[in-house]
Amino acid sequence: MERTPLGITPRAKDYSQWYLDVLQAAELFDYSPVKGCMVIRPHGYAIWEAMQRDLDRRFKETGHQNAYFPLFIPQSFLSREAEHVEGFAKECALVTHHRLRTCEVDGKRGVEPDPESMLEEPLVVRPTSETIIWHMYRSWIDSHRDLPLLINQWANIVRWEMKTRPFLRTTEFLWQEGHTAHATAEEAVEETRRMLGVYASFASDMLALPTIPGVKSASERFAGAVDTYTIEAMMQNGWALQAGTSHFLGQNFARAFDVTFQDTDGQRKLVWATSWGVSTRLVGAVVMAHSDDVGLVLPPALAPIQVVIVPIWKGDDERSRILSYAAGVRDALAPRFRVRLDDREGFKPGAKYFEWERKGVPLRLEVGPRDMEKGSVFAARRTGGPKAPMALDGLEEAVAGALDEIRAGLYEAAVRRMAERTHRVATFSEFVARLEAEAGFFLVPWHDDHAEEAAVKEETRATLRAYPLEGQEEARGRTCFRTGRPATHMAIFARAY
RNA sequence: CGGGGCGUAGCGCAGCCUGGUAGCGCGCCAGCUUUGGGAGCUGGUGGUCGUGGGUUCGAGUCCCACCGCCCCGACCA
Repeated sequence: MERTPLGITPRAKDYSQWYLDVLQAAELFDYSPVKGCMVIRPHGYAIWEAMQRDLDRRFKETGHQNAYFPLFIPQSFLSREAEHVEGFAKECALVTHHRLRTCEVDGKRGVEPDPESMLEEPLVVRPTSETIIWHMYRSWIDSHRDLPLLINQWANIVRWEMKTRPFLRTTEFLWQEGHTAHATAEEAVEETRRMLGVYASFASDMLALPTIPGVKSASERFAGAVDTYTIEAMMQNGWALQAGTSHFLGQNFARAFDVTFQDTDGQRKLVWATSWGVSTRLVGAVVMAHSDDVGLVLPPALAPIQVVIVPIWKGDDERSRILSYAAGVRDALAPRFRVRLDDREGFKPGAKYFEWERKGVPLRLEVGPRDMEKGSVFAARRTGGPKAPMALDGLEEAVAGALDEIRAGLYEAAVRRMAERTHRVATFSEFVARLEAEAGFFLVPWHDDHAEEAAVKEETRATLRAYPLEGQEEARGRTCFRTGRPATHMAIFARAY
């Protein structure tokens, strides 16, 4: 495999390998001894923490509280909601014993489950928490005064996937799941859409990632939901990636777990539900959306290190003067930015540049004798463009401005890419002809039909990503790009992660 | 689970055909010299050659079995 000297396969050569190389080169993750699982390394976890901080603030601002529900769910809970079982049964991990005992394995000391410790009822490792949460909601909700109930939890979950990819799809992953209960359907739908909006603005502000909000077709819908909303993002290779989902659950879980409230009219009624989540998949999304052949590129808001200062000196005397000057620069920026002074010895400046570029630091300030004389620093952006001096006087504002521009540049590039690679086609043959060479979103008039949707997937490996919330009126009077029947929706089809 | 590939130092690999002292590059450690785009020299550290069995005076190399990983097809945020 051809690689750059950094050990990163170029995107054009092999996009999947490029992605894996960038993750490793930036030290975001490492392989785990358990197939399908991953270790999130400090530099990767810091990105997730930045996402958590910002999302958590947005959840609190919209009235939600955090709580924590158990990792283990009684097996019987999963069977309570018919669609839900159907959707998750095939990918659940089970705990069946609570004790090991020592034994002989090939003459060596080993361990095995103690048959005496078999659980009466196996425990499911949560693939999502609707069932255990709605079990609890039954006892917490009695009156309309208990509603709405707006709870979020940060947790890990396990879904036994066949094909995994670091961050984008792993057996265990980290996420947040919001679970809300409401007195009316209208209010629940409003909540579902509000949280989709929170995700969309989060993606735009923090990830510099434009997304298309939409509704999933029946076959892509969350198991147990009435409606599943999504924000779909586009990666650099034109593939779609679901960046967040929000579900209107109707009364399905309230019915399954018998959760009712007494309304103002004295009647007992089933409550209405939503759930919504984003996961560590977003770390992968950001990497795939913005990085390049040199390595990681991060929007400044997510960067564990936003500004790195690289000192340059000749000789011991100059070294100490430069280092103290550079420390001053660091101290001036530290209150407002995540800044690092790279004062390691034994590395030439160029080696440091490459390292921090690989790790996605948005802004590098080079500090050498010439800069010190002029009372400035020499600034280089990870996203390219000419290097330029920044005066110490007003440095904080200059850095803030540069970081804002970097975010804006990333966002604009992603918007442009999505616009250029969203194709409007009217016929299936045109779709097939262009899918391979012009991978992207294909916006088409579509007659909603489960079997036809499955057939398209089978024939083209492209899936129906969403019915975009915007622009549905375009479908009126048009015919389905595949069957020629009257179109019911405008749909986006794409290859997807 | 079907098809293909691969297991030798932290990483990338050679050695296997044709059995005979386990090697190379990078990294890592120490010292000296270096520092405006990947530093140089010197010295050093690091291995149950995936596991188990067999053949042999002798196995990384040959034979058998097993295990694991990666890629491609059956699930999904």
